[in-house]
Amino acid sequence: MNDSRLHRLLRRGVTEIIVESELIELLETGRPLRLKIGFDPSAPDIHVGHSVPLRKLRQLQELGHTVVLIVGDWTAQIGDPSGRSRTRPMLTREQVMANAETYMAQFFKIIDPDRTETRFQSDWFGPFTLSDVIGLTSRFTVAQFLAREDFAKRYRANQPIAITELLYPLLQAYDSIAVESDVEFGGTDQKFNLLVGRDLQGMMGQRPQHCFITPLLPGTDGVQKMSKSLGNYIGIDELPNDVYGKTMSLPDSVVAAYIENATDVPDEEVEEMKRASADASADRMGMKKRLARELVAQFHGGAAALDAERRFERIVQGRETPDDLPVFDLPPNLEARRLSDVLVGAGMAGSAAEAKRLIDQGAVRIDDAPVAANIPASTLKSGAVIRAGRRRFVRLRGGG
RNA sequence: GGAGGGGUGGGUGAGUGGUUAAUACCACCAGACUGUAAAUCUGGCGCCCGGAAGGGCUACGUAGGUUCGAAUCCUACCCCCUCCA
Repeated sequence: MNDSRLHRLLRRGVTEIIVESELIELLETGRPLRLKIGFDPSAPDIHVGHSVPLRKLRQLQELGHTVVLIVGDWTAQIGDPSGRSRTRPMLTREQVMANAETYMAQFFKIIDPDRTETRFQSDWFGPFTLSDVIGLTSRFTVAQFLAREDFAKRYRANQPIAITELLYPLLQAYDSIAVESDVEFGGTDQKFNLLVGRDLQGMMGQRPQHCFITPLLPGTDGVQKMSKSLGNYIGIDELPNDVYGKTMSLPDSVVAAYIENATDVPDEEVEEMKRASADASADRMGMKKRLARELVAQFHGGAAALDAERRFERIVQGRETPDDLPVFDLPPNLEARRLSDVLVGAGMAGSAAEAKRLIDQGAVRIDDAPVAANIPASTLKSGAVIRAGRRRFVRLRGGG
């Protein structure tokens, strides 16, 4: 492997590698490595934030290494301690399988299934006994676990830490034993867990895994990390127009980080864009459009990316009416109804009060003409286009 | 086992008898602006009736009670947290 390729592989989209020098040596031996990554089957959607480590896995697969995907059907019951969530209800076998299927359909959009081994935690935790649990827990101390920033913070703030949460890193660590992991992948919030796996392997006579730690991307709010529960994510399974649009709604300040960590835009261009993003006169919108295209292309192909861009330029920038409008059939006895009723019926407003608010705020247009009042529905004509705000459209049909 | 603190709108979190559909912030929606769904500024942000003015209903863990009137007081219950053991 040449130096620039190695550099790209181990630096871009990477926060830290423990231990980097040893991992490089290992890579140079040419031995196929077992690359571990886990997922929690209670939250089966993959977003652009997850794609950062997955893209690294893909790059390593291309060098002949094997991905070991762990389905965390036991840890899912505990809940990820790095989140706010607590112990969760036990998932049934059927739920786990259904979620795993959903997850893998997305996972294999990035990862090569032919170089992937999928393992379920229940394979080894199913037969676990209490003495196995005690044996595992006896290897660590409370103080060691309280060193984890997340736990330490909550402990200081007098916030609860469930005992099962302390078990989470242990189970994850034991997974590394079970699959004989060489390298484990995770975001910066996973550092502690990855290290416990490394330690445990050493204690149990395995070669300690290396930890491949990737950055967490901010979500579409530009502040908090991308996550499904915060609703600030761009899912890799979303429709092209949504991926494009959500990307365009990113604050300009995070665009460079996305391009660096979640796309294959060449390094030189990335450096240039980083410089430009500090410059108010630079073409920031152009940068963001580039990012949006790159993301759509990754998940839906280049043609879809161009389509999404054209649509965005027409509908959002040009404020044109899209041609693929949903159709709404006007209900009978329009004489008794008003525009607000139609907005609710067409799903453009959640309640009559909201519909009236939209009208009052000047957000509603009929055939591009602003509507000043909650006019009677009998004045609405079949074929007319109602627009509410920037993104809600409907074409009327029937009635009269 | 003992002591104390707390449960408010999507989230955080004010509010201790009427002026509170409930401060503030976040999120969200809309408008303006920018040929970005960014940033910024402005407004909105429970539901129903009404063209509007306005009116009504529901809501502060649950169930009762006191009162002309309760998120605010009382009783019981449920749930959560901290500390001591």
